[in-house]
Amino acid sequence: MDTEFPQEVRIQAEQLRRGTLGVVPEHGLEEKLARARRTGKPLRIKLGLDPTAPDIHLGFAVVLRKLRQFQDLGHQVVIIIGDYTALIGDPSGRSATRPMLSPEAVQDNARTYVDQLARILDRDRTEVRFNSEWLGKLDFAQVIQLASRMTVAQVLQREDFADRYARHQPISLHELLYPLAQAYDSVAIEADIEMGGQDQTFNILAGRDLQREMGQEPQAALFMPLLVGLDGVKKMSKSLGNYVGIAEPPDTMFAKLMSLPDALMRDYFVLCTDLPVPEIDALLQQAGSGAVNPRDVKRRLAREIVALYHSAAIADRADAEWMRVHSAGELPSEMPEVLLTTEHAREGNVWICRLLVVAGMARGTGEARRLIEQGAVLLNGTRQTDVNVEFPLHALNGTVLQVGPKRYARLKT
RNA sequence: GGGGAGAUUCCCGAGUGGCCAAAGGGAACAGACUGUAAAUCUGUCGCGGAAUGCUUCGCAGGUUCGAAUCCUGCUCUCCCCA
Repeated sequence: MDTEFPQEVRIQAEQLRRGTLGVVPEHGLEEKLARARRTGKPLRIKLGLDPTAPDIHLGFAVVLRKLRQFQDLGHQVVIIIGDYTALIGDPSGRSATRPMLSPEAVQDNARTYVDQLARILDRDRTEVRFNSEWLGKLDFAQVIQLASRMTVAQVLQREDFADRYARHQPISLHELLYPLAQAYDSVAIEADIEMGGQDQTFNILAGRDLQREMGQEPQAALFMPLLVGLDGVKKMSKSLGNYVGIAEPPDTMFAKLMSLPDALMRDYFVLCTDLPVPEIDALLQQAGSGAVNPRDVKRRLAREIVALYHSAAIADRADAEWMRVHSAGELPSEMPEVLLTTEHAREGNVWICRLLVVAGMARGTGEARRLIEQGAVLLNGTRQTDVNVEFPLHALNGTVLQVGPKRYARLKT
């Protein structure tokens, strides 16, 4: 079967398959690559973006990195900013209706997106389109025409709709149009391959159907797994707070990655680094057998990732800093400064609970009080146990406030 | 259009006149342990310079010494029938 395709194509397809969940149809990748090679026409790889949350994190980078691979093979990436579909709000992966966005917010987010995309993609091989360009031109009759090509039963097959329906949660009628709109995007840009997370399965397959209906060669679908977030349970997302942003400072990235559950190391290695798979498996094997401290394998992982978005030298520095702080128990070399003024003092003294609130370590003095009672608060390394202590304002200058295992601040007066 | 069910603190979910700032679980936070992983144990988890204090149980009124719980109207959701 494989021998139908030239060796070069088979090798490329093999590389592109790394980390993917699968391709529809099975040999779609090979077919498209072979055709591009034959005709000399680069493939058009589609990725649709929902301009709601413009922060790119490692989970999203998984898909972008895959696109970059295509670009490095000479293909064209078409990013679709779903400014029009954002009026609907993609129901994918949601258990609740999404709020609609204002046009201004969509524009803002789109701009931010494009800037960040440049960190991973090759600008020369990236085309950015807004789907209002074609969706906005459809009139009601055309929408009806399109909608007639899909049945309610098909749409309700979608896991998130089915789930919400089963749980008696509301589904607005307009949400049902979302897959149709996204499918039409594929027709509009004549996509050869559409990339997406597994939560996009239905939408992407709908694109194939619609393309076929409209006389185009159906796109192949390439599915990427959703990267599990730092909590080890849910998909990485900004709103869940379990993410690592690709633009975050190296020390933050490193520390976040070190808190990753062991079980996720392989996924992160495969999806977020360029390390060859056999090498990854060798590392994990060593960690598993006890030959190497798993912590050090995780450090390797963190270094690889930080190096991708910063540099190898910066990654090494972040590693050293992390070891210094977490292994040797020393203070971080940099910590946020908190300025205390007479405003925070009473008769020249600062109440310790007030201090925590000013430093942003507690939401209110009630919470501060609890943290102290639980022994979480250290001032210059000394555990504070008295909820009522006050310190003279000037005496606090230069002291280090630590709350819990990872929050530090240097006080200034 | 008709009939029925429901809206509780971040989430799920108990609570049907006082013992309710509201059970239980999850998440989160903190402590112990550790490789700042996982697992486990413990504690906290509306606000609060803490008080027999204040503000919460979809929204607005009302009954009552007293309401998350009863009544009226409103908003929203789900189910069944058409």
